[in-house]
Amino acid sequence: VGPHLCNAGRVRPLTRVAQVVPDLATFAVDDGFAYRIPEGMDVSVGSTVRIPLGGRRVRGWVVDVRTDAGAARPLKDVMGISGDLPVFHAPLLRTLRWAALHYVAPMAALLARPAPPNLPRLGAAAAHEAVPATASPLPAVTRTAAAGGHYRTQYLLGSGPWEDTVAALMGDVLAAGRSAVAVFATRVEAEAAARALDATLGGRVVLGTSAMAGRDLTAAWVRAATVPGTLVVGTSEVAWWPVAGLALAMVVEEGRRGMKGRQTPTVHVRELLRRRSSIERFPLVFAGPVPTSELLAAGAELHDTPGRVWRLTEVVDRRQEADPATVIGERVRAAVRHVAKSGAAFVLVHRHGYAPAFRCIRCGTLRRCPQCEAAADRGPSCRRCGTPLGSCAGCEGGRFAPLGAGVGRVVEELRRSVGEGAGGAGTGRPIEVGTERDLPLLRDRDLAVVVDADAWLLAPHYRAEEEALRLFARLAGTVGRGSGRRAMIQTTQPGHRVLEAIRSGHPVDLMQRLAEERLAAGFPPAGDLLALDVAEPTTEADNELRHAVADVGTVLGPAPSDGRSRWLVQGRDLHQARIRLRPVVQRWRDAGSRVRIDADPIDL
DNA sequence: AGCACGCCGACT
DNA sequence: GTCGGCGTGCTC
Repeated sequence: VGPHLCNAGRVRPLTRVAQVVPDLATFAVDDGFAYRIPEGMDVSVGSTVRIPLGGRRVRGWVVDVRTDAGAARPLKDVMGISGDLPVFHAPLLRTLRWAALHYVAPMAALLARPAPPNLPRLGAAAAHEAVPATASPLPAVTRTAAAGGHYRTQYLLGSGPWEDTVAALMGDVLAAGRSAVAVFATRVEAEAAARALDATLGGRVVLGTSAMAGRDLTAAWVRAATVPGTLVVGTSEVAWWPVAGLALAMVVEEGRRGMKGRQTPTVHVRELLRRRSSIERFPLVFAGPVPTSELLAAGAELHDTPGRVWRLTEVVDRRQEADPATVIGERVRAAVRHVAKSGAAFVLVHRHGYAPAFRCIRCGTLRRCPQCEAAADRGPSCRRCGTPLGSCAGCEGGRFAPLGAGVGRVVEELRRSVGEGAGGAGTGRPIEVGTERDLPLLRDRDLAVVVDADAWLLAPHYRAEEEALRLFARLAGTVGRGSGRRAMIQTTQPGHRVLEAIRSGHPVDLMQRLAEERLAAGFPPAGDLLALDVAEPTTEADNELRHAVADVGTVLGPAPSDGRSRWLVQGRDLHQARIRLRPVVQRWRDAGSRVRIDADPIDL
């Protein structure tokens, strides 16, 4: 028997009503619809339900439960609950609402994110073993988290491996019966960390990565959602999970590509967890060698190390070396020869497709856009603003070559010095040549080499210097402790401020300068940026876009990018633009255009 | 998303 | 007079 209200002798039934957002990728159902909850059905915020909608049955998410006296019109009934557990809770819902607005995505696209791949089913409860006592690198943070409090966002500077830091930071939190999350940029790093942590924190570690089978991932999710005192280790998806008793979150290397979704909604783990941390009131700790300017702008408290953040790095001026036709200069070749006898080296080369810079084959001038100064590829127009590029600004030449050499060429050249001692990444040779893809898990090298730093220093986007600093620091971080071990970076610009920072072993001074320059230029994080990538746009699209954001943002474009049109919306604060874009984007999609919206794009 | 509805042409 | 093609718009 449900709740009743006595009113002047008559009994008027109160209806329990659920507000449900259908699982439809459209802005039109963002507010959800009201359904009657039948007697005895246990519905709460976050419940996955079946609802009748427009003559069929669809999945939906409960975003509110209330009691109504006599509805204006008779409501349809919730048909049933799917799964044994709600997939989000009220505070997490607040973060999801923020994300729907910020990333200009339908609510349903966000509501689906915290849920496991299969419907959650309750199984046998897991028992926890005792946690060994640990000394936290941030004792105040650990103490506060263990007590369920909130703390200012922290950044731990260092080069990893991070397993011991995670264990030391989280141990007392788990011992206090609360849970924690640690997010890594790639699957292999998360797996390695989970393995290492499981040894010290016996049985409390739960792994969650996109590479796992649906049933395993669902089982991990259920444990995280039901058993407090669990440490959840994984890739970006675990940042969405409704972890039971969540009291502390950590993100390792938030500047890496894997931290941001590629498809709409292009959510960044850093921003997602910053929101969750402030709404759900738990401390948030970042770690890595180089914080992003976004994180600095957000006011994270930095913890520098007394020594160098990464190992000793030597910058080699390629212009001083004898033979300009070779890719590896004499100094690096000598170091490689030495290591090949009894050590292990990694040689980092640039890879095509990763926004390389191009220079004129005849005179060597770097190709830049005459309009916006962005470095350009060999195509006919600017990737950033669409301006036609034409021939070389220095000599009118028309042929351009990418900076940097591929893996094959570098291996070939190294073999002339060390024979079979050199090979591609994963071949197990003493000298391995690879790209950024091969860096995860690489550690304890005797030598690490950047073949051509210029390829990154001159990359065609506004974050080039920051990204170069982060990459070189990561590479130097793969060098193990011990005398004689070092990183070497070849360049034609040895005085470049990024390389000076790399030499110094500390990132903070340069990062602060870069953040100030962004502020002056109005680029993120100082300004707000949205990229719209539209396949088969309607002829009216440009007009509609400009009209919609006329007084709240500046529109650049459209620039063609492989068959699609790309607009940039720029402004100090695009909150209004985001709201106004929703119906516009819906119209485009209804008309058959495929629209990808990238909020806070990082590759421009 | 997917279903109803409505407008229009084709066929009984 | 009825059936079914697909373009629009709405879904508690």
